[in-house]
Amino acid sequence: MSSGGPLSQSLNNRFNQLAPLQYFPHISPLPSQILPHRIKLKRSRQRVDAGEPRNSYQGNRLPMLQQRFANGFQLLNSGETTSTPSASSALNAIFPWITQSTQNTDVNSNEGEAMKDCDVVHDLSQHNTDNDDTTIQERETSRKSSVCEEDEEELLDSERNPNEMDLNKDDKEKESCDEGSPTLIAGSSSSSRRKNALPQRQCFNKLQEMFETQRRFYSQWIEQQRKILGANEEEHKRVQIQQVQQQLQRDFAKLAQSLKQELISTLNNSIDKIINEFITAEAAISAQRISAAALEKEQSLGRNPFLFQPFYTHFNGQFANPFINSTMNPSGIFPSVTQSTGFNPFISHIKPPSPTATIRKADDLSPFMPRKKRSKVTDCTRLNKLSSAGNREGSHPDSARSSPMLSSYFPPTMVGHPMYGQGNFGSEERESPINSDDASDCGPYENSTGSSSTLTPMHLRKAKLMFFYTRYPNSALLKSYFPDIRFNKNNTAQLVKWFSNFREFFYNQMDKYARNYLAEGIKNKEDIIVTPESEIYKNLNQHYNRNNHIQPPEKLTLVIQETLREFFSAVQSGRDSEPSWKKTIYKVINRMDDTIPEYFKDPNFLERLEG
DNA sequence: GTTAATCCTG
DNA sequence: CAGGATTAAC
Repeated sequence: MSSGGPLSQSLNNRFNQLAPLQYFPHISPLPSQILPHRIKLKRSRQRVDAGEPRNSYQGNRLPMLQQRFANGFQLLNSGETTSTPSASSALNAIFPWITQSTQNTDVNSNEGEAMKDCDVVHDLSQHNTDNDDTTIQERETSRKSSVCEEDEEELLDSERNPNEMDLNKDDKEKESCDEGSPTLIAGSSSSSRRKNALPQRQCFNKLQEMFETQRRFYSQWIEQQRKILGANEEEHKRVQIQQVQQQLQRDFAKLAQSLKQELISTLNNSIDKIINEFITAEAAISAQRISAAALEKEQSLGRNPFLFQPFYTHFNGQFANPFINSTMNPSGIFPSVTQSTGFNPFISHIKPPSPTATIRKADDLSPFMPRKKRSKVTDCTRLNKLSSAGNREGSHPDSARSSPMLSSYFPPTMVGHPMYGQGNFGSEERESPINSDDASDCGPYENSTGSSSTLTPMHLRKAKLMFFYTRYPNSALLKSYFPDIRFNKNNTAQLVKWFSNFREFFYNQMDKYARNYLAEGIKNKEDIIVTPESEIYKNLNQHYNRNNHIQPPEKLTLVIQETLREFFSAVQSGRDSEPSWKKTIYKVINRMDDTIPEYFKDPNFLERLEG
């Protein structure tokens, strides 16, 4: 699927709620694995991933991101900013006589003449609002007198959007005042303008109310005039009206001009603001990356620029009460880091620096998204091919960065970042002779760049700890969290395999415990409550966090609990006899991935795991 | 045929 | 945990 067209379309689409629907019209909201044609009964063994798009956790990135940016634009549209054409059309809608009069002033004297009769009313109303106090009754009679003229208009209105009706009513009211004048031109032209006006009209409700009030006063006043003046005075009245109408044209032209300028300047300010924010964010990212790189370099020289607090000092061999946990300051290896990002998923995905993290969060919120093109986990080259030309970050080919509008705003710092294979995407598959797999795998010794391609037991421990946060990391995320590893096909596959094994163990435990709960007579899955004191929790902690290197994330209890409940209800309802019954569970758990704290990336984190 | 993820086995 | 087998999406 190509992301360019629909995505850019959605960016321009004010009604972006529709974007996901039109974007993936073929996707049903249900998980794909329940579709009959995907269930294969050939084998008796449990097929969990069969029929599932591989790397499905990677496939859900775009739509949410798309929504994210689309929402941003929705905010703009619903907010103070608006595009210039829309602004003028809105102005046309609300003040049809303004643009009309300004346009007609120099162009067509006949049409301008026609309009004069119509438009003068507003000027008159403006000049008489203070002394005019006509009763409502009189206004009603004014309306009744023009009912016959409205009939034709009424027919047209019935076909229009009902939201326009009140506006049309205003126009009719205005036209009704214009007894016997050639309203045909004004009526038809204003009608066409009103059709363009709908989207932006609400911005001007208040102004509209003001002018409606004025028009009402005017209609009252005109009725008075009619009563007072005889038919032979009409000529005199017309002259008077023309004079005032010229004043009106000037006034409203000014008003229109100032309103337009106001709208345009607001739009400009908003755009500047957004771009400035983006630039600021990117500058922060760049600074962060540079400092991280400096840190890494420093580290390779054997110096440690930071002082780190003891490891997981809050842990005393027992798990704390979850409620205490929730109020406790995050205790990690690098407290300063953890406080900002570690245990606060909101902060960590507010800031844009980690695209993988951000996109992952987006993914978490979008349960069943369409599958994208299969991407090779172990090979950045293929990803790079799939991504749009020039986007070398490569890990999210379908991300919003493919959008023509947004791509230019993403950081050039991403290009050639170490986490993406040190920037040599195209060459990784061929493996340069110096960095070939065979050469690198001969020994765990670092090359001149300070990175090795060998995954050590420390890396395994770290990966296990990462599993507490995310069960379904994609390869790009994994690579980003092992910056000291120079990845190739083999070690990437190994790392991915690790997580596959982690999941296997995890789900096996869940299956086992869920059946135990059922055997113990538990009836409702809601009765399954997991706390850090739970046996299953301790069991898993023993497996993945043997020496209690970190305090497990609070969310882990929820993940375990939810997985247990899913397995429980599946077994309870006998679904476990169905083929591929675990896949639905995997889908659920897939969505519960969390962001991994940034301090996992720090080289010192790995050192601390040795103890 | 290639690839990714799981299942199975040791 | 790793290797091989299996399956299904490309």
